[in-house]
Amino acid sequence: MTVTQRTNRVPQEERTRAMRARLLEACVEVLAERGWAGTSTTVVSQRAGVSRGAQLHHFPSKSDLVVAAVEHLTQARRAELSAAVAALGEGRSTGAVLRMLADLFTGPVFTAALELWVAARADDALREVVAPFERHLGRETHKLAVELLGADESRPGVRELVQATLDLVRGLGLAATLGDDTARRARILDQWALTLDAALDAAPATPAAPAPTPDLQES
Amino acid sequence: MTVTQRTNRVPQEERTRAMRARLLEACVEVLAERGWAGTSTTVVSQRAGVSRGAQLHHFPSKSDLVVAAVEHLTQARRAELSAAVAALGEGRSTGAVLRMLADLFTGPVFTAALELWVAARADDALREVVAPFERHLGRETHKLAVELLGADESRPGVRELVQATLDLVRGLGLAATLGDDTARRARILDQWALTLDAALDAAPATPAAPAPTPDLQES
DNA sequence: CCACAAACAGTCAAGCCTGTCTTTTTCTCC
DNA sequence: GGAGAAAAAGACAGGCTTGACTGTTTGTGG
Repeated sequence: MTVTQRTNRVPQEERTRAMRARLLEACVEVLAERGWAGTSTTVVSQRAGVSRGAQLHHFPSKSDLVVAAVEHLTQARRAELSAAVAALGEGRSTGAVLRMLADLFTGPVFTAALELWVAARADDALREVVAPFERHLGRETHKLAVELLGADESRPGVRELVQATLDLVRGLGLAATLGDDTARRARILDQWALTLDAALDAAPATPAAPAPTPDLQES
Repeated sequence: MTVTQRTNRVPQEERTRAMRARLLEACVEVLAERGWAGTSTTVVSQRAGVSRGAQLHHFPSKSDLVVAAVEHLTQARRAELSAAVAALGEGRSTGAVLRMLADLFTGPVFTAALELWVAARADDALREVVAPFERHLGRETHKLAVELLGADESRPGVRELVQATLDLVRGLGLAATLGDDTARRARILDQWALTLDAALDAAPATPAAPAPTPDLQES
């Protein structure tokens, strides 16, 4: 640890980390602003204020950059989620939790993730990278939602209702990308909160007759 | 009607229509298979079996092609919806309706629409075209869902529940693009069918206390 | 049958994107 | 301080995409 030099007080390992972070940050921003098709390496390097040469030094190919950006973005989403939970405090009404989730799924960070998500569908290599991260984060989010909503997953159907809630906010987030949905979304969430509350702590959602129609291919 | 010529039995107006249709069809297919970023005019013309010259004759710019494809795709979605409703027949259990909707929002036609949807977010011109069509189709789908579910929209909250259902299947459709969700989706839908039934025809979803938390910015 | 226009075919240039390469600067260790 | 490596900068080539442009075929009306 006895560092001899006094001219450079910043070890360049630190600077390297910072430059990589700037590039990843810029990549996410560009993704959110211009979409996947508009995210060229040139634009990202310009946005990051990094020369193209330096960029290609740290990320030899675009794939390397994107893969790292996926990881970075996942971390960002995790952090955002934690922050939002902390901001919730203790007044965790169902409505407040739902609004929090919906806010998360309407912000620029989700938007960037959405772009990657959709792009990954047609790109095998990208999908291999995105899918695992999304699975992990999805599980974490689910766990957190269960906790925040005070749901008892041992009851039949409760787990599915929480999943449905998360898929709903995903759908709402998607709908919000075209045009401003805020008012409509708020109404839907309010109603969903009522229904969810009733379904969660009232009856165990009619344990009898799990599948009324027998025409189902999947097991 | 007294057509004098006997050599050409197909008026080229018909052929023009057919060629345009082939191009639009190909555009939608490519959109679903390769995504927005992979949809180049060259690929579309090849896919349609149409020379690039002919393509540029019918659609002078890529924008012209895409705009027409949006319209075409909307029509296709409408047709698919009608067909699915017809296939449902009279046995319209809530579960069956939900499965039908989810199938629609998991198929290639929806996928193509999803690509356009997401691409439109970062492209002002495209958004201006996509948004109105989506609004119209959205309203039609909502109306149809209300009818199929036998929902009484005069009751408070019912409208929002139907909207939530559609947003939910949108979210499920999005989730299905990465990896195969079929089993999970089926479970979620089954549970939601139960909950929705209970919420729709049981109580009017607690008409008192519409918003338990007063900390709401939006009106 | 001819003239004219629409439909069709394909080439070409300009621009962008990616990734390789060379050169220059900066850091680090001896 | 100097040698060597890592980092940074930027030029360059190859490929792809778009749309303009020219030439060719086909259909239609006189």
